[in-house]
Amino acid sequence: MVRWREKANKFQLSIMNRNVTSIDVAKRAGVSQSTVSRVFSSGSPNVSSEVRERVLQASLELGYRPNAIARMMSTRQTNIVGILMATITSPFYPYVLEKFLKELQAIDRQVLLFTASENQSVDDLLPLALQYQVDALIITSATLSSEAAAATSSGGTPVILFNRVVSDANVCSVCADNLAGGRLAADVLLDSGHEKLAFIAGIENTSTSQDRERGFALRLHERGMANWVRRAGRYTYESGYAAAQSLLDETVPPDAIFCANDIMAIGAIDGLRARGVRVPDDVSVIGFDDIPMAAWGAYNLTTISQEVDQMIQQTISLMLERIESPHEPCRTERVAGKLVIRSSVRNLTTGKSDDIAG
Amino acid sequence: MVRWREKANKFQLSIMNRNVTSIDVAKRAGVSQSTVSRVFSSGSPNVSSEVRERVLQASLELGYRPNAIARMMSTRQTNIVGILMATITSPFYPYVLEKFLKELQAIDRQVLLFTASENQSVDDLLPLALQYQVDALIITSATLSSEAAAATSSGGTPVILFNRVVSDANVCSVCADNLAGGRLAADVLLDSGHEKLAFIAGIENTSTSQDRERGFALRLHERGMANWVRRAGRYTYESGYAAAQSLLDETVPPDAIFCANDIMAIGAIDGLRARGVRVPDDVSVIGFDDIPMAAWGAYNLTTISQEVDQMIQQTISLMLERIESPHEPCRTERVAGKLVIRSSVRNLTTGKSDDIAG
DNA sequence: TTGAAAGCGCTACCAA
DNA sequence: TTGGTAGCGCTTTCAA
Repeated sequence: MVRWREKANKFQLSIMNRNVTSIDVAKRAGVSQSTVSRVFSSGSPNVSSEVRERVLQASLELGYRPNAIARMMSTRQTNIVGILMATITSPFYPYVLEKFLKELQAIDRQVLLFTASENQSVDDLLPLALQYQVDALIITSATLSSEAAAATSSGGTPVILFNRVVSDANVCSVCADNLAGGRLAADVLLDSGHEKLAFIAGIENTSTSQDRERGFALRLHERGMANWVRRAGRYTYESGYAAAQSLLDETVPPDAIFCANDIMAIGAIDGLRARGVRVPDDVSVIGFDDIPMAAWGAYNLTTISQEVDQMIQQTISLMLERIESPHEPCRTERVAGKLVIRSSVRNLTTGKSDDIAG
Repeated sequence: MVRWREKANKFQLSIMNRNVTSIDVAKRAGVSQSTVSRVFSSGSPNVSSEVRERVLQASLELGYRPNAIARMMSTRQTNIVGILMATITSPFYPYVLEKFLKELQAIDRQVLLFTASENQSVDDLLPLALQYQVDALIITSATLSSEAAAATSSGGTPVILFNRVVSDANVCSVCADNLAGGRLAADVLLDSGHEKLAFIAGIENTSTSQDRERGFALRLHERGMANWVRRAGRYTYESGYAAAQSLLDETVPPDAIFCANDIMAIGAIDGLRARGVRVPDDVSVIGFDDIPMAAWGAYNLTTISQEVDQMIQQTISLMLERIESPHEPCRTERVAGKLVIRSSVRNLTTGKSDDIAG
């Protein structure tokens, strides 16, 4: 008796004990295991309130929580979404990740997160992620070969690319309208009277950088501006810094630089200033993304936003759609960005330019 | 025959099909299901190479991969680590997360990531994470009540706090030596001849900010400096910006500010500059963390680093230890930071100061 | 409204 | 070296 009391007390302490199963609860509550399961199943099915109470009480005493793994096993549904992200540290992505997590948690999906190391391609990570029977896979800041994408999709797990596109009918994607964004940058720079333009690219084989450049180039061509220059960057501060300085060595240095993302634009500004070049008085700089740092007082970067919240919403809808009906034809959704005017492009400033966050 | 070939080809295409089980493979290879399991089990146990070949071939043809959920079910081991992170977007944490992922993936652990929304305390997230039978839980940038921590630990799942401490013998933690860091900041500022010091705190109930302030205050006291001022921030750029400006309204404004993290220090610098105050000529600023942005040309922030890589290594060792022997007594490990000298503190600059932005 | 029993896809033990 | 078989902890029929 005393022994039993001690035991009970001990159990009270442990809010959750991973070794307690529904059978233990059933015994203690004097009901069948099926009944315990019913009490904890989502639809709250037919269980008399008297029995439910007893089961809940027993669960509390024992520190019982249903084993999610076992539940997955019998429902053949994990409610887990895999997210595959290569560079979390690139300032645009932490926000994306946080937002995805919140939205997914809100619809009772958990997130299994994978990241690709340098020596490991995303293609290799795919089979791994798939072994966990994820309901869907969201791939972000990583390039997937179209073969791998197709193979995966045909295996029955929906794959959605975020901010990347791949030319395969079996892979959905949501991304910013990078082509339009590139055109917009060209117009902004030309309209404000710049005459020698430059572009600093991101990693060359990313669709994002390619499309931004293509839109930019196309629009410049349309408006009769042929001689612009380019440099290759790697989406990093340092590469933007170096590329901007190298641009200064042109026979006729540019008077405006369009960077494939904000972080390179910020690097570019610092690179230019380190050489005594004023921004925007001597050289204008425009970025892409509108990360928080773009609003920092030292930069006040004029840029083209990515409407992240909207993009994420659409990604999740698309995902849910494809979980429902995996064999519908795929589509790519493009979300238009907006021009965010701060003060790194001259002759463009709207009113007072202390657009400082805070 | 032709039919068969077609089928085989089709199967070759599907790199992975989630509906194929080991029984299907067994049938096709003409072996028992146990044998298939053996071929895919980690220890590569006794299977003749002839049979192994046949099984592998069949698996390839069918697009088979072992179901990780089922494996967890029978081994009663998930190899999943839960990471609980409140603010991924705070610039220090993306790097932490990426590093954790890489290290954990390297030892064949997957990561289930949870984030706490504003309306959701970490304590509420705990039972959820635990349902997934994670091998361990790493809690970062979030404050856990000691009751919840204790309850969880006693439930059998090791909990390790990263960069937070809680006064409970059942919870391990790894964090920077914030006390020593605070002292160091005091010494640096005093040694370089500053006379009116200020501190901008982070979120008040975080051990991180408390310890940094305590170390700072203690050291100032030891060196006979009593009249320093403080402001409360929220670890954000905006709060640093505002706090610094408010500090300017003191009857005797400070000539040096110690900020509880880098992002507030950067905000502070911009806030000061926006008021025409020069850094470091008029006011010196020192931060804590050494995030990448601290090295950006516009700020060149002198700061105290957190040795993240080392902290993560230790967290993982500690975790592995506790997975092995969950009932060993807990400990808190503190990792000393280093002074990183750039040019936001005067009379301290080593080498050339290319602090340009104004 | 409740209970019994058959799986979910794997691992691991025991026999052969 | 292989195959048979008993679980892992749950959900979900089907009967009572």
